[in-house]
Amino acid sequence: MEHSFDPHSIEQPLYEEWETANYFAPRGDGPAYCIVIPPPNVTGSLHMGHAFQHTLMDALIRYHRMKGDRTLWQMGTDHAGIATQMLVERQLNAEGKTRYDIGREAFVERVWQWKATSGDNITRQLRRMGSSLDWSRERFTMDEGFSRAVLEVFVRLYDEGLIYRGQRLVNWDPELKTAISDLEVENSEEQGKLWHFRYPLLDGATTADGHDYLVVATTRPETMLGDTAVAVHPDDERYQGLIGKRVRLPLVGREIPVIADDYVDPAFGTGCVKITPAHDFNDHEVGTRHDLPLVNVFAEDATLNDNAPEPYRGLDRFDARKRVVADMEAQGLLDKVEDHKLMVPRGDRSGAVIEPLLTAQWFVDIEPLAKPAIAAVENGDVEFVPKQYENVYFSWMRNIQDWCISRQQWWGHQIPAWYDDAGNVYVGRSEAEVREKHDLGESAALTRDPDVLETWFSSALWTFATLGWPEETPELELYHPTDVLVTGHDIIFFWVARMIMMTLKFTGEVPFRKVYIHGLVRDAEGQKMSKTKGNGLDPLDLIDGVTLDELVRKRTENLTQPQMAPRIEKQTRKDFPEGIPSYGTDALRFTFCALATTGRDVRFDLNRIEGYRNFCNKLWNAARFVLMNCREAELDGEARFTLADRWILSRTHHLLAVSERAIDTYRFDLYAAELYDFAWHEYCDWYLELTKPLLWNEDTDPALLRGTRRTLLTVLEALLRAAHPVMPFITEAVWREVAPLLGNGRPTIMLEPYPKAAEFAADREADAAIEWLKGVVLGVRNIRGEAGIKPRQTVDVLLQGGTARDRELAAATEELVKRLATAETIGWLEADAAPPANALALVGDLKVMVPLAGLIDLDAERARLEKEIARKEKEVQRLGGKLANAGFVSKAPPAVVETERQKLRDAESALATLRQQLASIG
RNA sequence: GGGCGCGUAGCUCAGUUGGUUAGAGUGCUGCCUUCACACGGCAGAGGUCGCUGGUUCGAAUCCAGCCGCGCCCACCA
Repeated sequence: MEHSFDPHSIEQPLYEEWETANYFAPRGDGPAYCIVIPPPNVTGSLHMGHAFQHTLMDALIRYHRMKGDRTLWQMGTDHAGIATQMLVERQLNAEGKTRYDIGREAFVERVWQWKATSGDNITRQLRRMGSSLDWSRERFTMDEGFSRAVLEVFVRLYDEGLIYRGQRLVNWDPELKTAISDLEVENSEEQGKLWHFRYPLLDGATTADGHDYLVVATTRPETMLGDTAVAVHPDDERYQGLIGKRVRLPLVGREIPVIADDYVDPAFGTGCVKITPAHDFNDHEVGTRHDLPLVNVFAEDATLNDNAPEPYRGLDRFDARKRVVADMEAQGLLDKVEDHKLMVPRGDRSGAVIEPLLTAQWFVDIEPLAKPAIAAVENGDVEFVPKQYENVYFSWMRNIQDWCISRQQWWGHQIPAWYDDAGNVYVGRSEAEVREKHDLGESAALTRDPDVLETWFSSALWTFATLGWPEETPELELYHPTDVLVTGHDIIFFWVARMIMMTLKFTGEVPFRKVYIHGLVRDAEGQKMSKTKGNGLDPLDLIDGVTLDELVRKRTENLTQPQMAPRIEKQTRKDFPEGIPSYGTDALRFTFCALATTGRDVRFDLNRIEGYRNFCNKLWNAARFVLMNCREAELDGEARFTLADRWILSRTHHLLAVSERAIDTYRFDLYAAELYDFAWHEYCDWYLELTKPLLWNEDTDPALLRGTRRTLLTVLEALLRAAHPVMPFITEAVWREVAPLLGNGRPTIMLEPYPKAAEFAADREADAAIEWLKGVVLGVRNIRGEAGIKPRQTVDVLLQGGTARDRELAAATEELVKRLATAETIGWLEADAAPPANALALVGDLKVMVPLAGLIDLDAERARLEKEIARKEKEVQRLGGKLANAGFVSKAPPAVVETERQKLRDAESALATLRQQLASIG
């Protein structure tokens, strides 16, 4: 083995070997265990969120595979309608063309080509993460079978009346020229203005304060061209006389009524609201209640259409706004302008300001689907981890709105609806089916609906359609419902809720029994990672390393806001002056596990991954030590085990019990911490050190040597298996060296059983003995460290006092203590003997002394003792106070009180000894 | 406006059902290039657990209020 761990030399060959050998496929006849991958965008690339998510999923998958479950990690990718279409359109634009120039068919063909050339990017990257996905079963949301499932679902829902087409006010993205769903609208607070306009009253009417006009306030002046009423609150005294009167809409000239509606808040602005039913969701409702006409003044791209007066036609909405304000002002109708903060709706993909627009769209009547989906979580068929996300789910589901599923896009599943010349709509699995079902002759002209379904409509079918639905496949029978969905809280509504609804509807089963919600990955400052901010990290750069210049290049190229580049470059050079070193996949995965605390966002800190890279190296070197001490050795034959052997076996029992519980409860952080602590601070720091005196002593009993060597190997081998789910590569590489020495010739750790705590004996006696030994060793080391005794300078140790048990343990561990404390001799003093001048440590009642003999600086020793005495005094004081409290003694459980009493006695005794010691050295 | 989460060592985070001296990693200080590992070893310093009050024999932990930060939902022009 190499001197230090080099992830590059092992990772890719091992992965290729696993994949070629088909180890990722389900096997055996154990209980089924299945996770479906949240399908990444087929043309996307791996980001930190993926890397995090896949680490957790792969850990679960590998763990269950090792436990003998028939384990399937279902692979697949998503066509990501809008995102992918935008990308390809941008490429076209770069060539000076638009999608309309080349037409629908050619455009879709081009997207398929793009998928063919770049679709393996993400899958290649997933392999680099070590993800043990079953590639042989890979699916795509637009593959033939999946598309059939989508079609089937649409047709069945339509036939049941749960999908309908309607003319509705929807969220319209004027840049992408498509409808989007409520969820795809992001509201952000922005600084705007509130314009106050005067609308002249007709028929000589006047307001209570004598004006011949009403003042309305608006944040969207341009929409006034579509106003069809002015509303006031029915109880508003100021306007009682005006309800039912009319005003003349300026610039347009239309006469519109003054109406009364509860919607108006009399305390806001003037208490008068202009009503534009075609361009505002609230106004639309008001309009419906009052039977107002709808005047739509916007075209699809949000320029003004012919319903607007001539001067405004063709203007962009923001230009129209300026023009309207200017014209109003010119006519003396601009009352005033105020600064005003408002929530601006923007499309989550385009960033364009969303326009409520009246169009014909397809909707899912969602409430009938939502009800059983709510019940499934209420009754525990689906459980969220952490639990509080269930409230998020419930609150959305209980107020759910009909779902707009049609998109005016080309890349996606085209809606299976056809129209005849009369505008009648026919829905079916194909044009032929439609013709047959509705008895339409060959000659009847049918036109297919040009729209596609939004991506989440198809991904909602993910768990069951990937397993073969609508066919009744064996996979569906075996693996569905899947066991757990691992995903981020940002897509609970988009995806999780819709999967639960659709899956219950079409399979009668929940899609998964558990939903593990992980946090979002943020940068070290807690900022969301984004291309725009230039603060993103590429998981592959953490694995392989990247130079500073390369990192700057990646962060600043193809920016949507190129003006940000200098700032991003500056920050990057500051944050990563040396670029990023290569940490390897195992270190990255270990970091994600260690940071995966429940439901909390992850701040990705380079210091953490560096620490875990070091951990990998530690493990690697521990293995080197074990191998070089066991390889040539005879292991068969009688074996005897030392206290140290029994202790590390006992600690292994503890490790396995704790880590298994941690994984089973999705506490990946505790799992990682337990592995780390055991491997480094128990196995390496103590056990390996404890074996050295035996291994390197030619006189050691061969049976003891065999016991030690077997224990070294057995524990290491179990540790490797225990750690394999989180760090697959290094454990595999090392395991292949270690396992053969134990007579295990099988090819891969991946398919070995996960180690069980029961296979290692808990041993309280050995635990106590080694704890005692640690106490003595640490006592001497503390003296040495504080006194500045050089590491290679040996000391003599004298023991005094203590119990018979102390004597036994001292005898049993003498050689070990000598080595670990760098002691030349260990001797005993009778209880009444006067010790030489010494530095003192206490282990219970046992005095551990290092004779000064010119070694130790008296001042340093005095300082050390004073520190220790101060500490004990504080303890005595605290415990004394506690026990002097009558309430504590009478009300606390007797066992607790007794423990505290014992602690006080110990502390007092130690304090006395230490004080005496201080006095003795003057 | 409603809901949720967070605030513990310089930094990133653990801390089960209230009960040893509140822990880890990283960073920091001192010593050590000893035969697994300097991506290392040994020793050490470092915290009023956001604030205030309450419950309790006992609170980082439970309750209330407040302060600060973040997120989600919501139709106020």
